[in-house]
Amino acid sequence: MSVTLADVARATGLSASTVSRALSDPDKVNAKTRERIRKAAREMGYVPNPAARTLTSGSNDVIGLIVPDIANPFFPPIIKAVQARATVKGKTVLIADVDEHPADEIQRAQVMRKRVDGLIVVSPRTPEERLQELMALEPVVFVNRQVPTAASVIIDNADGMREAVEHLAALGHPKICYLNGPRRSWSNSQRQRAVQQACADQGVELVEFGPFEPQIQAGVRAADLVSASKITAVIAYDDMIALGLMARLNERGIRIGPDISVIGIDDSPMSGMAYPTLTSIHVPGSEAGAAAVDMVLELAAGSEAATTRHVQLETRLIVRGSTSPAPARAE
Amino acid sequence: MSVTLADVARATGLSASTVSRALSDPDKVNAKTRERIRKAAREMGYVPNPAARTLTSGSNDVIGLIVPDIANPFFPPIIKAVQARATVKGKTVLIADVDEHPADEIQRAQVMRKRVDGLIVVSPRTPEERLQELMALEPVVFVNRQVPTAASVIIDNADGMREAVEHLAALGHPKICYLNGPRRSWSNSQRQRAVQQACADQGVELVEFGPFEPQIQAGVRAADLVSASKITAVIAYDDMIALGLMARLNERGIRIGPDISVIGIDDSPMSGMAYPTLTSIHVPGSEAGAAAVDMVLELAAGSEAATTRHVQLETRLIVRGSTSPAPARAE
DNA sequence: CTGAAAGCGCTTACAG
DNA sequence: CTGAAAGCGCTTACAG
Repeated sequence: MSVTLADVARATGLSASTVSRALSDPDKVNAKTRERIRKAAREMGYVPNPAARTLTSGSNDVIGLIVPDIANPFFPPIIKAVQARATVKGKTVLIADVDEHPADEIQRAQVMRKRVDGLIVVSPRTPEERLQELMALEPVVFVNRQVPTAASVIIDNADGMREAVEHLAALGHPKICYLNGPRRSWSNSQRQRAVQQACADQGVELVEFGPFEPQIQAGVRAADLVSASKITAVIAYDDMIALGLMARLNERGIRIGPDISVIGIDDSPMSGMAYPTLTSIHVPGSEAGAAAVDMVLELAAGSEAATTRHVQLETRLIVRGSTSPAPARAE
Repeated sequence: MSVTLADVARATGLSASTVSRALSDPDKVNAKTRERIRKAAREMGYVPNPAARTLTSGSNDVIGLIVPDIANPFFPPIIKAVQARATVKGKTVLIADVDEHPADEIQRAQVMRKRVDGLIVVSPRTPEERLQELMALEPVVFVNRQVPTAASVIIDNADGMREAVEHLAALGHPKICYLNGPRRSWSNSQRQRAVQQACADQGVELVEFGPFEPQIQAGVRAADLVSASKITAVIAYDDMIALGLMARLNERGIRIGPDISVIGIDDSPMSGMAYPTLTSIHVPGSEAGAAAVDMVLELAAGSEAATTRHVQLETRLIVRGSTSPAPARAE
């Protein structure tokens, strides 16, 4: 039905071998012949059959991407970056959304494996003891989870946290509240450690609440705990929690900014659109996605060096309207 | 490197043909032989090579899905439903996010074409005059856009709109404001027509503002227009606009519910979490995704009947906290 | 019910 | 620089 290499060969009076080379390995063909072939191919609307290519070359030109939940605003920037970077590299992306089911992660990865040249697994929920099954599907790059024996792109929250605590301290807040994320989350343990360290360094008192799920509703719950405890500054595990917190405080007539400062994490699109706009720690999802693509392609190309490489990306504070000087002490 | 059909044939002392049949066309093989083969295949860890399969059978077992923007909350439910339904049918999904660039829609579709058995294009932004280029890549199913000469799954806003207007009328609102979505949006023209019809039928006065982009920020802008005109009930083009509207009205001390009723469209996850919770018209994204998968697979299987079939799905009102009886007349 | 053979559309050593 | 040939791993008429 569609135009094949043989058709182009026939049309140009050359062999299929030459046509193939002219298209995929141009240097091996005489310049004039090459142009003649390319012109004919273009005119005939020739499009290589990827299945045939895969069968002979062993490469799919496809990257597999596994994410826990595309509906969570943390992932779209990563997904978009992976697609953009892959396109630049001439690759297509096969995405799987595993709906937060850890077990599906492994299963979907296995099904994908033969269709892709490598796998990128973002924020894997797979428990430690089964991570081996994912790694067996090499090449695999993990994003947002440190796996010592595998390639990974991780996001270091320390800098952003330090900036957030410094910012609040500079505004005169003597005490900061951190709202913890999910109990078993690798991200939360990292963020928690970072805020503890930063507070210790700055001599700021720290109180913690939680764990909370990364959802608006959880932030709503947190709001009542926070307002009951006369805290003037809060750092939430993520923007979802921060937004829920703000909505509820607003409703209760507590002014975000003047009465209480709030900082989120993720710098999601919502944060610039909330009332007031939300000060948030920017997490470089796009950079992480692009870096992961580069790594997985290197691995697929056989680079030994990349096998256990760990790319570390940094976070930074974006100051917006939800943080203000501490209210005058009412004590 | 990995186990092939030939390996299994050798191990069982049968021919590759028989092994192939036992695995993909079981009825054609003696039950005993079949079980022996399947057992061996399982034990040897045989996984069919999809590229080889595609090359001989002509089918990819992959469906292509093109969406304007995965970060817009309207799309994830559709994407998830497509993936779920495809998985049930033994298919994989190749997703492309075209970042709202109409031109990319066609280009990405063309690149995908040879890797997939059919295409699902959601809310296509491609202008009318170039739609033909997409249709040429058949089988193609359009979701959320009516294309008379192609298969499509469309969402009929009439019922939901009628329910929304009835609801507001029953609450005593004599006049309703509709906030229009993007000027060239097919969805908006449909929604606009539906609200006009419903208001005419109910004898409710209608005023319109807009167009607005489907973004929180646009809702914020709309809020000031609305509050300047003493309107007591608003239906917004989508939840994003409704949420922005609510945030701004809240900020200005206008109480959502008691002072002004607000209805969104999409019933996105945010709507149940806003303050107050947002009454919204539920749009059956999941059903649309599943229906699209079924249609595209029918088309790929050669069904003539499905070629210009139009599946129509209905919307309905979900009443939450943002709608209340009209405030006592202050005139 | 089973097997031998051809073929899907490419790529890639191997000759020349 | 170009071509003939083999082969990638399957499926599928065609015989038997």
